[in-house]
Amino acid sequence: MDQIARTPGQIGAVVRRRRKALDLSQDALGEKISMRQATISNLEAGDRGAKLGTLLDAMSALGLELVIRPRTRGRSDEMDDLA
Amino acid sequence: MDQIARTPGQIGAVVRRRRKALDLSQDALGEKISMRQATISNLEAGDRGAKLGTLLDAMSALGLELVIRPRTRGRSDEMDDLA
DNA sequence: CGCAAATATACGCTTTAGCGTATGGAGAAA
DNA sequence: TTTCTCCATACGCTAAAGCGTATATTTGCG
Repeated sequence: MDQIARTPGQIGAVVRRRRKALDLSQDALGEKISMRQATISNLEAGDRGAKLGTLLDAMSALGLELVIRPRTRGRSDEMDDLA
Repeated sequence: MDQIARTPGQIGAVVRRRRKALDLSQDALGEKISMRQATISNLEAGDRGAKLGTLLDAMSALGLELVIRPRTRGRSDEMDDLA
């Protein structure tokens, strides 16, 4: 389901879960996006320094998409500032 | 609303829109997260090489959160592999 | 138009991701 | 135990983000 991720660690965890669900090894995923197994490992480990491109490539290969939304959810009377 | 972002450019655009909605300058946002105005500029420009940490810090300061979900939406006959 | 604020860009520097390559360790199956 | 797959980690290297600082350039307002 939808996974909220506020930290690199959470992002890495989502990527890893998805990869496993697709039954792919880090090596196999790496090959899909022309990156080293070590790079995938690093991304899944939640490195703050990982590059945006790395994440997006991995997500794309895993059939994931990224959604950005205001942090306030559920209550509707506080979404006041997004023009 | 929820913004799907599949490219660094789209991510940067969302960040920029939100920042403007909050009436912040790149400089002001940069100060909040201890980063240079130029770094914010780069992030908003959609640099694939921007770091995950940079994005997350900016999003946090802007009251944004990131959601990761399977790419397939709407159609139900292809959500086969997410255990 | 003229000016000020905001944003893009530049230079030299430091730090580090990702590269190729290689290995060590954990876990599973024979 | 041996073997095999998978993942974490290591070393030297290259490319580039982000830094401080500074300056173009663009944008908006009077």
